[in-house]
Amino acid sequence: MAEAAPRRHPTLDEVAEHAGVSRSVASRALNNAPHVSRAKREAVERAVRQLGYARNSTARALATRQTGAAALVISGEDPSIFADPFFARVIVGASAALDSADLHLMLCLAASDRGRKRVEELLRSRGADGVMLMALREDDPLTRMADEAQMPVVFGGRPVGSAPRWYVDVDNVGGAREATEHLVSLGRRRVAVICGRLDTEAGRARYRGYRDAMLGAGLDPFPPTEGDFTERSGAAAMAALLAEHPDVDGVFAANDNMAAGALRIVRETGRRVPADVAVVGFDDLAVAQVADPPLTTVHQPVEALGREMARMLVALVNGQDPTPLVLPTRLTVRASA
Amino acid sequence: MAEAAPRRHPTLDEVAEHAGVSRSVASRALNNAPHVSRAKREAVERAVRQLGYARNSTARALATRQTGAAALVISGEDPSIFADPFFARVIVGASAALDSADLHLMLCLAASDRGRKRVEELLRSRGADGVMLMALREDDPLTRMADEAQMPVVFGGRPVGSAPRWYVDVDNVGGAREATEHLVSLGRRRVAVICGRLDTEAGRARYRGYRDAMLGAGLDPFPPTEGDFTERSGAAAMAALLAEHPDVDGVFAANDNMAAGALRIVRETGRRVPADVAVVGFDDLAVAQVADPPLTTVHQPVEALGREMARMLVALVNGQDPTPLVLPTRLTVRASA
DNA sequence: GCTTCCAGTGGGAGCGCTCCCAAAGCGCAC
DNA sequence: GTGCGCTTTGGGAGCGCTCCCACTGGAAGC
Repeated sequence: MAEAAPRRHPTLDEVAEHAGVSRSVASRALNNAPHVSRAKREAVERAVRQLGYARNSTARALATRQTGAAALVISGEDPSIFADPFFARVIVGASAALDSADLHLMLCLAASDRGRKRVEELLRSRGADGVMLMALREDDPLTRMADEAQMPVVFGGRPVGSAPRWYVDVDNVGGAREATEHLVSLGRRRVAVICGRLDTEAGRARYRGYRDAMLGAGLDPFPPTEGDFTERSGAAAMAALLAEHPDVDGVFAANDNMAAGALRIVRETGRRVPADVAVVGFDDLAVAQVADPPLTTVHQPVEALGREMARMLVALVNGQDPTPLVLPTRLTVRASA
Repeated sequence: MAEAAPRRHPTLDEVAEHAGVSRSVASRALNNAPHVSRAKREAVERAVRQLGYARNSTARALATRQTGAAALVISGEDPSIFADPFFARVIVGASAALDSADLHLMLCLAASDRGRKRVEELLRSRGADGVMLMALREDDPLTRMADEAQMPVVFGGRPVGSAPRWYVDVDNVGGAREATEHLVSLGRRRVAVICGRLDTEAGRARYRGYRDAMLGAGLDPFPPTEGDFTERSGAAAMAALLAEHPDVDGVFAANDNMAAGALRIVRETGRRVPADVAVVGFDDLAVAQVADPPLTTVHQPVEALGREMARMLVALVNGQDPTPLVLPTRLTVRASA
């Protein structure tokens, strides 16, 4: 009865011997496969308990050619990109979906040459059953690696200038358009834009959405003022904007972090939000609610993004052929606009 | 010359044959091991290139009994705990350290029974070479799993009521004491506290630090008002506090999220920060700088925490016996106190 | 009575790598 | 010429699992 902690891990052979059955039967019993009599099944279960057996996942992986793991690769020039709580939410969603498919999550921050090299090694050496790829920039070396990867690849957000076979994205254009239209509907006429990085598809798509809405309303779109999705860059962009166009009365920022930075600058220059300048963000992360005033923003289903990526990957691993997905966004109106 | 994409992955045997050497020599050449002549080494390299060979990491893992991966397990009752940007920073640090040891990172969000079961399975089936464990609560089932794990375990923060053999922690008591002393030095006398969860060691230690400082200054410590480290819970705690003690003139919150919530309530009840109520947080994450007013807070070296955990784990995997580590904290004074 | 079928069983051949060890090759001192 | 010690080489035995396949025996069908 006592589950003695074994010095060395018992193998399936030892379990089989202890239970008085063959290795095949023991294996089948362990995997809940058919063709095992009730008696032997119970004998195996008993032996497992008594020996404290736990199957060696590596050996199993070698025999089945399945690692039981999926990788989430987040690209970027430096690791701080990952500090964006956006990714944490994606991971929560992905993790849940992988859990129910019994896959482990490997997280790869491909933010240095070394990191990218290790991702490549992982892909080539089949250290995972599939990959989810995020935050690719223009000419990202990971794009090539993905092409050559001998395993399923799902993109989170589309890479710049190419439509991969499998991806999950959010409706960036539609969200940005709706945000801008909201500002216009509030009577704002000099609506500026703080873009995200224009070497990412999300950055470009959100600018397109803004531009479409402005043109649609018969207004002049501002040229892009580019930030890098950080609070600091949003503040800098807002400062530059106000210096050149002191009469701006509305701003669409391509994410909440930058919107928060913009808010700070608007306040610091003595203007009121939303009375003097109305601000809309994008993401609807925690910062939007904490901001002062709380941020009107485009809600995107971040956890669902992660979940759907993982689901799509699981489908691929199981030999299915899922179709790409674009998740809807939704304007959430708070005090800032 | 052409690196034809192989339908089936070539094996080391095929590489060896193609290079006209034995499998052993090919293996040695690939691993940069000695006892390989220059000529054969080059022949192997050529064959690798021509066949587009990539070693199968699973087979290697089976033979070497090393998976090449380390797991980071984050415990919690529900997955949203992971949304705290704190963990993202830990991961950035850990990931960098693991990268230089050529270990992959497996991320496990053990927030459900299913998740915990899978962690247990991972530990027992040797799906990783070692584990880092974080955010354990009192009587956390993961504590037992860690005891029984047949692999190195490093704790991030100490678990409640026990000192594991290997851990990395931050000086929670010292930081909280310094924060409280700062409030006292500003002339505040009715300094309340918004605790973190008291079933975590960090929550308890920070309350102890607060208490020590109050008693040391000859002041009456408040009893704990408990939050759960979220903005919302900080707001609720602050509201409760002000209802019962309208004359509070200082608050130490056990993390920045809760401090931000407190700030919001203080503002909403028409009080000024810091004039009427001074507020100090703990963590020094991004939210501290974005808060209005910017938060005086206890800075803790979050990325270093992750990095040192990973380093300690690498040392353990390599058969060394590192010593536990407590990282220093430092008060960062901004506008809120 | 015979064949037919199928659940149940165990042997054996992998999966693709590492690493031990015996053997071969070779220079050099005696 | 012999012996010693070194590097280099390749064969083979694992690592611990899955899965194919051949075999058994009892129930069902004729």
